[in-house]
Amino acid sequence: MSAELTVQPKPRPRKRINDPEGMRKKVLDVAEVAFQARGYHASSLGDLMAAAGVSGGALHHHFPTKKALALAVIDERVAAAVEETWIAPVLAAASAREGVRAVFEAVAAELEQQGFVRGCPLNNLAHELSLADPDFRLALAGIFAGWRRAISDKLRADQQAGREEGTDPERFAALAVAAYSGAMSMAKTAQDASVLRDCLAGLERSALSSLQGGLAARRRRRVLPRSRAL
Amino acid sequence: MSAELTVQPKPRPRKRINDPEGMRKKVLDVAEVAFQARGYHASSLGDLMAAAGVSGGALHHHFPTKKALALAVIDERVAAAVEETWIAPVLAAASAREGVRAVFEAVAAELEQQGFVRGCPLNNLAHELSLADPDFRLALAGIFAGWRRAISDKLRADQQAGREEGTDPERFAALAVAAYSGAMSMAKTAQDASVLRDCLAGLERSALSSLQGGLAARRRRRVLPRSRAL
DNA sequence: TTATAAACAGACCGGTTGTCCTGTTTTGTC
DNA sequence: GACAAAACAGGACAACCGGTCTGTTTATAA
Repeated sequence: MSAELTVQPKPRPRKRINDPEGMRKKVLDVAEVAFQARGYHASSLGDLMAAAGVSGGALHHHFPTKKALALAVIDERVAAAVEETWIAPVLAAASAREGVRAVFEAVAAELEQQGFVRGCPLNNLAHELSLADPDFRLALAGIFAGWRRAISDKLRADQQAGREEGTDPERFAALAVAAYSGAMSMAKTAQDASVLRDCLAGLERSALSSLQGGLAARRRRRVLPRSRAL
Repeated sequence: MSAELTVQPKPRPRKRINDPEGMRKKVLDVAEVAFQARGYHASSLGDLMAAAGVSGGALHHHFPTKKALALAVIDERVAAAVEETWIAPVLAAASAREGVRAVFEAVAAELEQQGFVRGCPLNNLAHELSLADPDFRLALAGIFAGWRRAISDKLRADQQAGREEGTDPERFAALAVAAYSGAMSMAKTAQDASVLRDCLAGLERSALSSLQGGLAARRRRRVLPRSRAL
């Protein structure tokens, strides 16, 4: 029963290690999840501090305001999620159409096995914050634009290879992004991912199939690395 | 300069008239606008009371909680907006495809002349509230379901008339609703309604045109009665 | 008229929110 | 080792939120 017990999990205010990058990452991790699951306004900084195990001073040091934190989540996490879930797979696909189809299927499969639909991170925040603040809106609009452009660029590349000559790249990209966003919106509200497959089928039977050999090469590639898209 | 001036706008606490229905409507009017423009969590009851010119007691008398108010907005206003903007025009159209096209064009035209995109009321609330509360989610999911069913029923009627035999009604409806929802999401974020026309064109060139005579009968009917769809 | 409930007014309260502020500790630099 | 800046801790605070409460006025029915 001496004065100091060193094995106690909590009463160990011995040393402290400054890890600014790690702490910043921890906060962003928690904020990313909370903003998507509960939304921006419904997530209090107190909740985030508790969930991340971070003091108010530390939080304020890295993110002076809640808005700054949200902007960081948008710029670093939401944009990365779109990149990882959509842009990279589309670029890696054999064609724009095939890429869109692969992402739809991958996300649908992921949601079905997961049994819970949290919705698209970008759309979730876009709806809540687009009209609330111009900075939010511009940041989110930029991600949408990059998303669409990746698809339209891919289709243009297809066209320069002699394929897809009858398709307008901008319109194709807009429809793909819109169909996905809207399908995720319905899937989230109904808590049922099947609407994603409905939309994909509706697209394939008409918009997405057209010339190509139907459902050729339906390799179920693993497009999503982890449980990221949600 | 006598004691009482009867023309003063405010100092007239003479009489009061109980108008429960009118007061309830006034609150719903304000709440509908505020929930769409700023969202549920960002709209305080104090704001709504001030905007509607209603006392706290009156508000609480008609809507015991904020949730009850939001539920009323969803059931009575959002559902009505979908009915007015989508369901009625589709039912009145010559065919499901024609109805979908007409609504897309009408909303796009309205947004362009209005110069500001507030987004789809249903999708706005769906994103913010679907995961927040089961009651919210169910109410919103029901509206989505009715929306889709109106379109699929219309297409089934077309099929019984010998048209559209190669189209799956459920998939067609899902794609139409998803494309519209997603397009409105992008239009709101970009504050630019042109994406609606992009999506419609993408659908028409492939999904929506198929057999029919292209852009036949492009009468620019006035589908939206007033500035409702936003 | 009178009683009875509905409709409304407005103050009040506990809890929460985001932010700021004052310290303390760690880290990098000369 | 001295020193300044960065990193972090934790409390304080004013504003605000949603809900409740009491009281008054109006409508309804007996």
